Amino acid sequence: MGGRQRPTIKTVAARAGVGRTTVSRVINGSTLVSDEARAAVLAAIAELNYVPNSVARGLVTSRTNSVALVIPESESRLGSEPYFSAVIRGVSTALADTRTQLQLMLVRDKGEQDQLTDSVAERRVDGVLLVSVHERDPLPGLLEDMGLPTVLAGRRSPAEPLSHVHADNLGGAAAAVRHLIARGRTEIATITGPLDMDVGRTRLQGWRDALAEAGRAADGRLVATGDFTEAGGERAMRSLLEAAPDLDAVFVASDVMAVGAMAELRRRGRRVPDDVAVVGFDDSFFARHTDPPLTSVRQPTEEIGTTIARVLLREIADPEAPRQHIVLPTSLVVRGSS
Amino acid sequence: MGGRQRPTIKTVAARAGVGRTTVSRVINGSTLVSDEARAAVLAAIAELNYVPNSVARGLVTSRTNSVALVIPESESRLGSEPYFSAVIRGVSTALADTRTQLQLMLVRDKGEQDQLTDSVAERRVDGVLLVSVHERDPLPGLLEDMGLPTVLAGRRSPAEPLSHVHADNLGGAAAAVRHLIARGRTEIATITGPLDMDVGRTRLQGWRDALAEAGRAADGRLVATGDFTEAGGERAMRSLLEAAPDLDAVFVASDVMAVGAMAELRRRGRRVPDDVAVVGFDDSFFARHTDPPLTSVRQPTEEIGTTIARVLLREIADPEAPRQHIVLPTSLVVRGSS
DNA sequence: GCACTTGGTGGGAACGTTCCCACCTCGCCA
DNA sequence: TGGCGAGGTGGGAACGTTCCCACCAAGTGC
Repeated sequence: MGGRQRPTIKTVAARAGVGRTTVSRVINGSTLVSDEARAAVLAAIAELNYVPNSVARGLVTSRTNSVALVIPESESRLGSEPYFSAVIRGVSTALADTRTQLQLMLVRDKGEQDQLTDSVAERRVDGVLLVSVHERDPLPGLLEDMGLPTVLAGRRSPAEPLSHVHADNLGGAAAAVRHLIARGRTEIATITGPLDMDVGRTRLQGWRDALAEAGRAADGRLVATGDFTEAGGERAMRSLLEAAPDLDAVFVASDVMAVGAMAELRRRGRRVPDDVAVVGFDDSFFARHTDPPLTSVRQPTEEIGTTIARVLLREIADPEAPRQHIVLPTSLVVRGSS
Repeated sequence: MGGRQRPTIKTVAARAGVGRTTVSRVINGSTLVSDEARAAVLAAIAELNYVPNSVARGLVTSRTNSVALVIPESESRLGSEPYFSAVIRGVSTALADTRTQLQLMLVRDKGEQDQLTDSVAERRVDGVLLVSVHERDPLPGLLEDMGLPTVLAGRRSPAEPLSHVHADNLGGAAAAVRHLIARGRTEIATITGPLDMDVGRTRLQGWRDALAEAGRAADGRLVATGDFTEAGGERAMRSLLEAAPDLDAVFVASDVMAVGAMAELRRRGRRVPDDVAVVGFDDSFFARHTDPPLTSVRQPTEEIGTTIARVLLREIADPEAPRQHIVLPTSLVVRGSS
């Protein structure tokens, strides 16, 4: 029992004693339906437990009511990197109200990327959200060419033509460095993110700006490049200590790298914050629990998620709408490490 | 330029000088096609840059090649709880090979749950993965009634009829407690997960079993219930310290709660591990970075993800296949906290 | 030389919607 | 009384596939 055949719009029409079109109108909220007809249809729908088949609808409307969220897993950080989880949560929140489905695509390598563009070409999504884009990422361009609404969390460069949303990386980084200066630190190093990413370059620029502001030179010995991983943070810290043994502070472009850096400092016998002050970026939930608790630049990660989703929905609804560029504020959360 | 009209199977057929059906056969890898016809079709596909419309295909095959992964966000833990991220990663890995799309659904409240069952009824997914199920969760039963292939990470009870995959919670918990006993601890408390979840009850039972094994009584004063959150861990630790001030060890059913518990212990002036040894569960990536580093029961979270996905794919392919029940091994990772 | 298989092929129908258009029935105005 | 707009309605066509079936040609066995 139970199963039977799923009712279709025809079944409902027959039951309600009206035509297919009228049922469709009721479902889609058209006003051109008499009250009696509407009531009859609604009753039939309830009795039959009818749910419209969205695949059939999608075929004729060529809308799927779903969007893709693409996360590069090559940077294998979902899991150790709370940033992505928070973005996912934000996106999901913004989508929940609109009955739009979320397709999650973790892209590992080249092959999967092809699969991704295929899957987009197959018309399985109405739009795409891209997280963590690199400067020479081919994907945003491809999507743009396909005419598919696309919104980025982050940007390829300051000249990004696509709609995008990101935190105030420049201001956040500068605030971190100003804080270190105010604490009396004199040799302030930095561990950057990947320099083929705008976020990496911009946070580095923030470090430079704050130093310049204070009339200090940005010494090349004080810069090491990381890759947003813990191991990368350790490596970068090691090379900084070699190049500039007298450093007394580090601004690290992510909390995960900061954790690696602190581990390396401990290994080398440097105390945090006594010998070396450390400031991270992200204000991940674990920043409160490191030893010592990590000072960090807070960025509204979840809000980045809700915002890209909303911008995308808007762009899907009106493809002619002008591209948007939204910057969200950061704030410094001071803890024991600085 | 560029855009034009998307080619359909008809366009391809015309270009290749064959019928629609032959094109379809080539696409779907049927052997009943002559080599010439196949070559012509393949050439036409390449020239026209044709990609089949999966929505149209889905309408006739009533398959969508996508599965839903449902995560209760009411327990708002994606983000602070790496478990979910790892499961997502595993699921995505297993799905990547099969061109199956992943629909992520974070379910907050009752309303969204209705939306979920609707969206399933709308035939938007071929199967469902459920994570973190509670004893009286209505969802698994609903899905079962709808005849939709469903696989759980975890289970509602030991008698779970649906296919499910989980870690050896009983053995893992017992190993943790045995370890504490071996360390000479005598008053071993536990902070449990929610007791309306099998995972909560089973880890508690593991604690009991190990104590019984050692000829010790499982004193009710030594049990406090948590909710898998950090704040819950703090609360539980506080009530344990009140009820049993002489405790010298705690087995905590999750790392996140263990972090809370350790914070509370520090606040009360108890040293870890000198005064109180702490063991967590999950071996989250941050366990290495707590102060002191946290001893924890490792569970193969990502593998749980790949496994539920594989079981689900199997069940979609063959709905008559017997339900599976898979238990994955755990192991104890000893660090400074015990 | 005839029936009978077997590999290969293509057209019609179906999947369950929405959209376009034609139509019907009012009430209103000249 | 006749024309006309407007509210309400329903049937046909279309969306782009796959599946069923009919068909055709070239063998194969008697």
